[in-house]
Amino acid sequence: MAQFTKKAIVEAFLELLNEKPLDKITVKEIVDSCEINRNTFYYHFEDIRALLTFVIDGEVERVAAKHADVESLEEGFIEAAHFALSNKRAVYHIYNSVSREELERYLNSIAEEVVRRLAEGLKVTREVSELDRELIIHFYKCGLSGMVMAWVGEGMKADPEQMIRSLGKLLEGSISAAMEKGRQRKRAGGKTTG
Amino acid sequence: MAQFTKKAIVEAFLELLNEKPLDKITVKEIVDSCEINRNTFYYHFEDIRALLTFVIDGEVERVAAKHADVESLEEGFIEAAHFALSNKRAVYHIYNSVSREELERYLNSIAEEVVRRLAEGLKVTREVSELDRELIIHFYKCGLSGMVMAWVGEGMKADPEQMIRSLGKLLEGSISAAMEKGRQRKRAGGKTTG
DNA sequence: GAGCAGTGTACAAAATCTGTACACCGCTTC
DNA sequence: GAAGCGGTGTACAGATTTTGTACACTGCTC
Repeated sequence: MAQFTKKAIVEAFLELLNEKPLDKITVKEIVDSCEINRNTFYYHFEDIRALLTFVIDGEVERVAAKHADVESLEEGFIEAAHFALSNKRAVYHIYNSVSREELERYLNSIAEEVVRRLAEGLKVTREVSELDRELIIHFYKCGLSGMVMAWVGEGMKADPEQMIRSLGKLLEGSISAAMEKGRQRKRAGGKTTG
Repeated sequence: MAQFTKKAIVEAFLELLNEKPLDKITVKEIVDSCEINRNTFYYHFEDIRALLTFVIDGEVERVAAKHADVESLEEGFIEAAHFALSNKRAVYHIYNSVSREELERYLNSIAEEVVRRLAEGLKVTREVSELDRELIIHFYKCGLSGMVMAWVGEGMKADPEQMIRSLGKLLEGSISAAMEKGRQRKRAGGKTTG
């Protein structure tokens, strides 16, 4: 497909997002900074909000893909921390100009994908019921995105490396516990798939 | 104009040039690595050699532009050294698979542009005759590219920073001398422009 | 000599990008 | 409060770019 222009728009947008909040960014600026016609922008995106959605979905995919073949939760979340750090200003500017719902949607998608793939990677799927797995994923997803929301809200002061390292360890323990619980239920004759 | 595809081809090419010599790189590889149709490559370039030429000319422009507003020869050449370092493998792979003429053309273009712009920047143009200026530029151009040829040929062992720092000092001295010579000739009644 | 992987070319169709034009909105300024 | 300004969003025709398909050719290998 080779949509280089679309990529260029996204890059220019992220670039601008590093400089200023979302609501100060105009289509004209984006279009000027990658030297394309304004209509070309509208050919690819309905408006700036559509672009934001696209970027968010893209980032979700990018981050999640990084974790697809990861060895441990800890390692996975440290990777995620690196991502957050590298996009610090952009995340901050989105946070400050977009509704909380929008940011939560962003963080939830990332968290969901990451947790889901990690869960698969750790083969938890075979050890707990489908229902339990969904609940666990949901719990971690909300926990993770909530934590990040708080972290951004407090000006990203805490060291994300350390923060997420701790969380990673915690999650690893929890998942082990869930697995153990799953095994116990299996021994007791419970159904393992929904 | 927004020729993002062309840029992508160039980038993929430089990427591959960091991995392997020019004559091991196929159009197919380039095309695959940026996920475009093979015909799209031929739409932009006649063949790989045309791509190389384009890349060389582009690099020349890029490097030269960096030196357009430079304060001293020394500073300019240290910039050039950084460039050489950052493209070390690519230059090496070109060196090892392309004719000496091709590499010399590359180095000569860069050297010529750099020296010419530096000469202008230093306002030498007003102090020596047009003929002298061309000769001086030619001399430095050959000296610089010859030096780099030798350096690459010897496996890029010497530290280019140091090497070029010395050369820069030497050149600065020479140009000062040429300027002085120009002034003397002017005083003696010689023509200053050809 | 057949099979394979790559090159280079041709052409039509599809996708993308641009120029131009218009209606609309919010803001400033006279 | 009307005019001017800068930005948005839409429409459409035409230009440019990209793709798919096909074919002839080369060099290599088995």
